[in-house]
Amino acid sequence: MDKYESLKLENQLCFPLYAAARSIMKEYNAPLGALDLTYTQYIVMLVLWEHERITSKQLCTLLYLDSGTLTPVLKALEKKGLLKKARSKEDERLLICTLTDAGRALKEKALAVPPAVGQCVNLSAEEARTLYKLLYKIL
Amino acid sequence: MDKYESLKLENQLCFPLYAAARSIMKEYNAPLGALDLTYTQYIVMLVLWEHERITSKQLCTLLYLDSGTLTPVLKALEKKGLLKKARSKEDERLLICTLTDAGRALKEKALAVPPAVGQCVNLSAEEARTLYKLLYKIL
DNA sequence: GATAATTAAATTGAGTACAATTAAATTGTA
DNA sequence: TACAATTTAATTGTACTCAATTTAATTATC
Repeated sequence: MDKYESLKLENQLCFPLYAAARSIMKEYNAPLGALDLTYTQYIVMLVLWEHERITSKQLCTLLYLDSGTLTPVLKALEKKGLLKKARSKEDERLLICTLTDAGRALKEKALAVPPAVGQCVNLSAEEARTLYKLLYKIL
Repeated sequence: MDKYESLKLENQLCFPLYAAARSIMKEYNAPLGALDLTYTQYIVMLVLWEHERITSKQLCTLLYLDSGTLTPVLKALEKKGLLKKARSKEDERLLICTLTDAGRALKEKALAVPPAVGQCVNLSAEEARTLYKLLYKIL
């Protein structure tokens, strides 16, 4: 038995997680290019399409991102006219992001994204469900 | 049935993959800090500890990274004295990375990393194995 | 009510990550 | 042998990602 067995790349769990995440994210490039969005911008829009109005803090929590990452992403989305930023009247510390009409309109185009990506992942529906559950167990 | 069901964050497979990968990578910060390595530098060292000598091209293939990512990482590891870079005599295009004595010595310290991280992932051995298989099916 | 502690964003700095391009070396082919 | 095509690294430019710090607003405590 090799003393260093635990240091072999093939025995790492984090590595395939990291590699698979990047691999699938790359599959989003083509469909998201049609919407002029990056992957990170896309998941912010997913949340906005569900909530219309949400604080930066809540976005951070939902997306497991910190303000250092989110601040420039929100800035870019505002520049594209997809959302508007405003301070809360009740608590001036809070930044509230609101979906604009242009942002809402983009939702229609986005319907093409999941089908385009789904075909690239060669897992059965059953396997995808299992993977999904295990990942949320980690989170 | 909601027309936009496929755009809900909870119905994405890539998102938990992306979030879980980053979440586990963060758990490496503390143990890797003791080795003065980043996660990316660590996985390069994992390969070097297995191979001693390897080309940049092979590293790219094994780690699913491209030269734009790897070049600065190899430069940093060389600066730390953990590896040496040299051009192949047979084919001057190839960059060969060789483990140094200091790099080899670091392997002992690295034995502490997997146990430190393993405790943070709350999956059973069985679940981890299932996850592992599904991830490699994607890759 | 003044002040300490906490909270939310923004900023800074280091390190990826990757598409696209460039430069140099090698290989294939007429 | 010339020369086109391919291959490998490095470079460039854009965009994350996060730790640590800063700033401003709010809450808790005296």
